[in-house]
Amino acid sequence: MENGEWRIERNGERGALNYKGYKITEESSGIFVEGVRDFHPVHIFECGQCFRWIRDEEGGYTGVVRDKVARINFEGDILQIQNAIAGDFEELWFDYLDLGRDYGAIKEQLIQKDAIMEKAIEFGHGIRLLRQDLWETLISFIISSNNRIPRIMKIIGAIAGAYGEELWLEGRRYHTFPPAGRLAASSVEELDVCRGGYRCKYIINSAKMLHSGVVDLERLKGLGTEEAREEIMRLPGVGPKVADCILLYSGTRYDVFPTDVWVKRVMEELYFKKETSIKDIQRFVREYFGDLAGFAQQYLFYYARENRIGV
DNA sequence: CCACAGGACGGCT
DNA sequence: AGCCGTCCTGTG
Repeated sequence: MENGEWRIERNGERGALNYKGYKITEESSGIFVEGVRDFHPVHIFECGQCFRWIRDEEGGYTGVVRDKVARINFEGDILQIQNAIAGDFEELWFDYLDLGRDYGAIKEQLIQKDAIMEKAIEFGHGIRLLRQDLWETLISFIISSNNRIPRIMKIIGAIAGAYGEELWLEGRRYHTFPPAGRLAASSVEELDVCRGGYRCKYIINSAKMLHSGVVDLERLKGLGTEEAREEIMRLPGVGPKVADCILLYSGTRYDVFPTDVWVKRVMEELYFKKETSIKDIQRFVREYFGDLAGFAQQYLFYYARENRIGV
């Protein structure tokens, strides 16, 4: 089925549509997407790649993507996206949730590598790499440096609250993430209310460099991995680790292996059995996992963190 | 009061 | 190229 080719089958109140192999049913509360495999909200939203999805008591996740706020549930092979219409699925959610990729095939390849990967994949079988907005991912991971997840979420939420547009869902207020121009027009002093500390000046200066065109994020997609890394590392607050996170979690490059202190310890414990430099780890994974390095990193990291390996 | 956290930066050798 | 002190804030 080609992009945008919808087959509408109306049955009474419901409208069932097909989009790229998924069956979509639209209701007043939102949409249901049938035929979704390799998907587990906990694995996806709590594997460290995103900071704007909040879990509720019923196990649903509510978050803001671009100019939409939605709530996601999953059961069996049915994905429920509340506060979304069928058009949003084609425009936004299909791409954001990376539903065009066969994670079954990726897992099959990685499982063949070794018993470590097999175990990690069994544990995080429902992980998917979200294709997040490049600009928001950039700022998110500048904030992530020397920081823990709860605080990262708090700072990003504060930035959205101070600079973003209001969105409402079930009587609750949410905010979009502001565009680069909005932060470029601000100041370090103003941004300071978000409690980002010394990262605030990195954020403002990066926003200014992007807004003035000194660095062009659009250009990244046409570059090779090494060139793309070097390009975003020109931005203040972006070092090697943050650069790899930005490229991977925005869906720009998948042959990167973000190596923080956790991943380093995990690789040392599971693969090397001795202290190993980040450089040597990168050399190894590039050769060993190749184009699937980014996916392998995500399965390994989630497995290790949840099982407290490398502590 | 102090150590430390899912890094980057700048100054040093 | 590698090593190390410092950086803002929150938590223990």
